[in-house]
Parts: sequence; C-alpha cells; structure tokens
Amino acid sequence: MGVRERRPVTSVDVAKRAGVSQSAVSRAFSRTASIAPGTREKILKAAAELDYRPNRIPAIMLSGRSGMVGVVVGGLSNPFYAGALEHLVCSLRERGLQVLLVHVDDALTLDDALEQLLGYRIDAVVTALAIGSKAVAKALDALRIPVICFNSRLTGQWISTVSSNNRAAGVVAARVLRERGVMQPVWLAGALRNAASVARGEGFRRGLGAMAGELVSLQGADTYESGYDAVSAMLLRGVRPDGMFCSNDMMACGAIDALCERAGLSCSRDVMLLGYDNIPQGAWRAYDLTTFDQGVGQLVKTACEVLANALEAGGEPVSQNIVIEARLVERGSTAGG
Amino acid sequence: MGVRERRPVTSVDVAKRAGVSQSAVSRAFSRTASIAPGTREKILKAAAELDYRPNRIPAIMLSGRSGMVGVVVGGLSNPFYAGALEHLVCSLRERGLQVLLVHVDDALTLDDALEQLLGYRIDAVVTALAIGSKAVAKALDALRIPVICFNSRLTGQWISTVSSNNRAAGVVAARVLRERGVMQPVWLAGALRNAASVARGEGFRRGLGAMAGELVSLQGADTYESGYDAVSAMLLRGVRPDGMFCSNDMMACGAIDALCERAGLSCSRDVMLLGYDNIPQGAWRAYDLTTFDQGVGQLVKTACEVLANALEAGGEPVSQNIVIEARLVERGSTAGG
DNA sequence: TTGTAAGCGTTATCAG
DNA sequence: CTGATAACGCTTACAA
Repeated sequence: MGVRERRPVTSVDVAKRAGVSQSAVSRAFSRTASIAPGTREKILKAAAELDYRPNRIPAIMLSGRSGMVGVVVGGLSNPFYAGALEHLVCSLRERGLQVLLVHVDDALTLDDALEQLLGYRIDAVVTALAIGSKAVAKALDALRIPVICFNSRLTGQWISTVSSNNRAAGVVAARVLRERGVMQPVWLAGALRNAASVARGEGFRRGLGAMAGELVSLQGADTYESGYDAVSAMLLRGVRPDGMFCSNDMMACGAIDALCERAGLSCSRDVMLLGYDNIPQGAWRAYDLTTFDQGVGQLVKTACEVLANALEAGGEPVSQNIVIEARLVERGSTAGG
Repeated sequence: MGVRERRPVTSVDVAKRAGVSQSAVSRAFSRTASIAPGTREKILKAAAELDYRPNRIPAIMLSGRSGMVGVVVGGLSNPFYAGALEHLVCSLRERGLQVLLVHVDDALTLDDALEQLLGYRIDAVVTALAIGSKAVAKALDALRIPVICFNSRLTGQWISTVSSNNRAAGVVAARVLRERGVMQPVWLAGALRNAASVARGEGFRRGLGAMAGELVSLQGADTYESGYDAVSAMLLRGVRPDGMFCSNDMMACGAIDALCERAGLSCSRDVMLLGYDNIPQGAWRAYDLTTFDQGVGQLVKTACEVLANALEAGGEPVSQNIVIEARLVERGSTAGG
C-alpha cells in the first residue's frame, strides 16, 4: 500500500461516475450552455460526491483572459492605502475579478514584478503608486493591457487615471486659513515624485493669493517621521506658524506632535492645521484633524467602472481621466481657540 | 483595414522567426534544459523583437501547481495586519510565489472566496484571520493544500500555525504592572473569537497572581473605537485604574484617549498601560505606548519556511505549530511619574 | 440535448 | 543538442 500522489478530481472522473460524456460535465457547470435539468442534477450530484471543483486554468488558456487583475501597491504603512486596497479587493471580487498583489519599492522592482504578472496573463493593472516617472508610464503602457492609476499623472494609450481634485483642495485649504486670519502659512509637501502632492501645493499657493509671499514651504516624504522632523527643523529655525497645510494626514500627525512637543504649540489654539486623506488616525482624539476626504469608496467604484469599460473594449486601448472632488472634513485642528 | 483583435505572441511565432523548433524556444527560456548558447541567443533575440513573454498558464496545467498562494486578510485597517501583509507579499515573491489576495468579512465570504481560489489551483493558503471557529478550520482543512495561520488556534492535518507567545506576554505585562505598584489592574480584551486575545488575557490573569481578584475586565473588539468606548464606560462606572493591559495597540490608543479626555488621567503619570503589536502609531509622540513586538519580519519569515516545507512534502499533509516570543518594547506609557 | 473531437500554449519524453 | 509528439483539463464547434 504505497503512498500515492493524489491526483485532483477532473471532469472526466465526474463524467464516469455520472455516466455521461465529459462535455456534459462542462455544460453542467456553465452558465450559458444548455443541458437537460435531469442530466445537470445527476452530474452535480456526482461532482459533489467526488468533491470536484472545476479547474479554471484551461479556460484561461482558451480565452486568453485570466480574470485576474494585477494590483501594485507601495506604502501600505499609510492607512489610506491599506484602506483603499481593502475596498479595491472587495469591489473587484464583486465583479468576479481576482487580485494578484504585488508590492513595489522602486521602479526596478516594478519592471520585474510586471514581467512575472504578465506570465499569468493578467487582464489589467490597478495601482496607487506615487511613482510618477516617465519610465514607469512607458513600462505600464507597453503591457498592452488596461492600466488604472490612482492620483497619478501618468499618461499613455492604455493608462486611465482616477484622482481627487488635489489642486482644488489646495485652494480650499488656503481659503480656510485666510478666512481665519492666518498670517504665517506653512506648506508641508510630500515626496517630490508624488504628483498629487505637487498639485495640492500648487492649489494652496494659488489660493493664498497675495499672502503667498509669506508662505514657508517644507519638504516631507509622506511619512509621520518626515512630518515630525520637517516641522522640528522649522521650529529650530525660529519660524512660528499659525496655519499649516500638510500634503497628507500621516505628515499632519507628525507635524502636530512636533508643534506640541518642540514648541508647546497646540493645534486649533495656536495653529490651524489641515491634512489630506482622512485616515482613521486623524479622527483619533489626540489629533482631531481637519482634512480632505477623497472618498475611497467613490474612488474605487469609479476605478472599477473604468476598468470594466476598458476590459470590454476588446483589445483596443482605452484611456480615461476622471477627477473626483475631495470633501473638507472639519475637526478640531481648525476650530480655533 | 479592419480592426484585428491582437493575438498574443506565442512560442511558435518566436520559433518561426528564429528558424528553430518550438521546443527549442521552450528550452531557451528554461533554467534546467540544455541548449546551445548560440541557439539560445538567436531565440532570445527573436523573442525580444516580437516582445514575446512566456505564458505560464500551460505550465500550470501540466504541473498542477500554479505558484500562487491565496492570502486571506480581514481588518487591514489595523496597521499591524497591513504591515504584515506587506512583508508577506515581499517574502513570497522572493520565493517565486505570487499572492492571490482575498478580503474576508465573515466565515461565509471565506467559503465563497476559497471556492473561487481553488479554481485557480492555488498551492497554499496563508491567513491572519482572527476567526477561529471550528467551521473555518474544517473548511480550510478540506482544501487539501497547506494552510498557514498567524496567531490562530485552528488545527487540522493541513493546518500549520505561527504565533507569538501570547500567553507569556500576558504574564510579562502583569509582572511589569506588579513591579510598579499597580493596585487596580484592568484587562481590555479583544474580540471573543480572537484566540490570541484570549491567550493574552489568560497569561495576564495568571501573571497577576494574588492580585487577580482585583482585576477588572473590559470587552473590546480590536478597534480604536471599541477601546475608547469600553474605557469611557468603565470610567462612568467609577472605576479608576492605575494599570492596564490592552489586547492590541489600536484599543490601547483608544484607551489612552478615553482616560485623558474623560477623566484627565495621563498614561505614565496616573496609569501604566501596555498594548500589543507595536504598530507605528503606538510610537507616535501623542501615545508613546509600551507594547509587545511580535517581530513581523521573523513571523513572516518563519511562515514562509513552514510553507516551503509543506509545499515540498509533495501532496502529503504537513502540520507544524511554531511559537515565537514577543519582545517587550518599553516606552513612556509605563514610565511612571 | 448529447457525444465526439479539435484545439489552447506550454513542458516533458523520446528518437535522431 | 535538437525536433517531433504526447500530454495537461477544459471549452466549443459540429455531428448525431
């Protein structure tokens, strides 16, 4: 009684047991094919007894479509991206699409990862990478499958984008600060290659109007630590802000902590401060952060619709660019007093 | 000049162009097969010109192994899980395994999701679900492929677990509080079905020894809000703790905020407080949380090794249970004064 | 409605 | 080293 490698149950096994042809089994599991109800039941019974599970791999071979979407993420340590991924995975699954996940640190890993994913014949790529280089755009466009990017400026025949109106939000942030009498505004920028951050900064500067001359710009890198450090350095230089706009909530939290710890400045009492993303941590009592909500649900839903369109185009490139307004969420950090 | 659906480039196309047989092309891309260097180069050149990319799907059909691992997550809003996922994705990729990601809310979604994943002939399942029901264990075991669970008590022929020593950490937490003269200890439990939380609570109670009689136990649900609410309710009941152990950092942050906002109690000055997971937010200055670090890197590395073992077992079930010690990270929340 | 048979694009085996 | 050929487990004409 040797140990036998267990061969998975195939449609042939089921066919044998049900006393029908193998193609009948295929039809029993197909939505479109026509089959006599009795035959179908007989087959399903046999299948259940054998614990048969249709193998999707041959279907992929025939159709050339895998039903899998490559999802490329970086920076899951930012709760905004983690939340977006969670939404995305659910939405794609509802549309019958599976997620092949790749984590990417840099453009090099990306090339490598895409190479591998292509071997699996993924139908499309969805990404929220903040990497906005020409090289990346070119690599993605060369895949000849639909690519959907969040908050990106990448362009290409096959590339669609879904973004929040970063620039407009920047203008709103400036208006909020001006209305409340801020005299010394500070802009805390995200990573340079982050297109969304650049747009937010442009909007902010424009919104400040005449006051833009007073603007102090800090360079961050999208993380809590970078926000904390940039603000600490600013305080050491003797700058005392009374209004701040941070390119994302992570940096905003770091900024708040640095203001408090390094200079005893409290947000709302001494400094009006806004962030971006509306991450859960911003709502934690210790921060109570005014911020912009990108509407992850809406963003993801739109992305899935764009994706569906692109997949239906049947091999023809589709490129859409959709912008969604961000919503100001006012909390204590701009309450004043 | 009608629009033609573009057929992907196959090895036959490359063979034609390079003037060799199709099997030569296969060999040119294989690591093991032997082929003349000249032939190989000729083929690679032709492949590059045609932008050929080997299709992995047929290989999956032949071998029955997809090189894909189903990764099941819930609660990505907890940065601990988001970070763990990031590590896991990278580690699996280094081993040449792709990640098929599924998000699960409840046991029902799980069954459904597994059903689908099986169609893709995934080689294994990795999960960090806090769902610990018998039904889930049975469903996973029935897949007849290796299953690796983090911090779970699930058991089965095919199920391996990698956990931190939750019970021991609980004992340590109790020792820390006792040593610092705590008189009114409080335990903030996570969701009931969370086996890790149960073990932490058991360890804590045992570690308290004679003082266990004074212990106040609160029921949370692993989230910030649940921690905030449970502690708020406790304060309303008139309980004034001077030491707390929270089943995870999210709840610990909620607890800290409630203590401060509802009763003006400060952690470290009035209350010694410990969490679990060592999420980045715990290190943020506003919380400065003492906690237990599970060592995500180590946890994931171990899980991947267990997985590799199980995959090499060639169809035979493998079940390992590995426990890793958690490391106490002391910060301000237990500094006292 | 059902069965037969021809692929899908690789890898593996075997002869040359 | 190389080329022909047989799988792999399905879906889909086509014929009965």
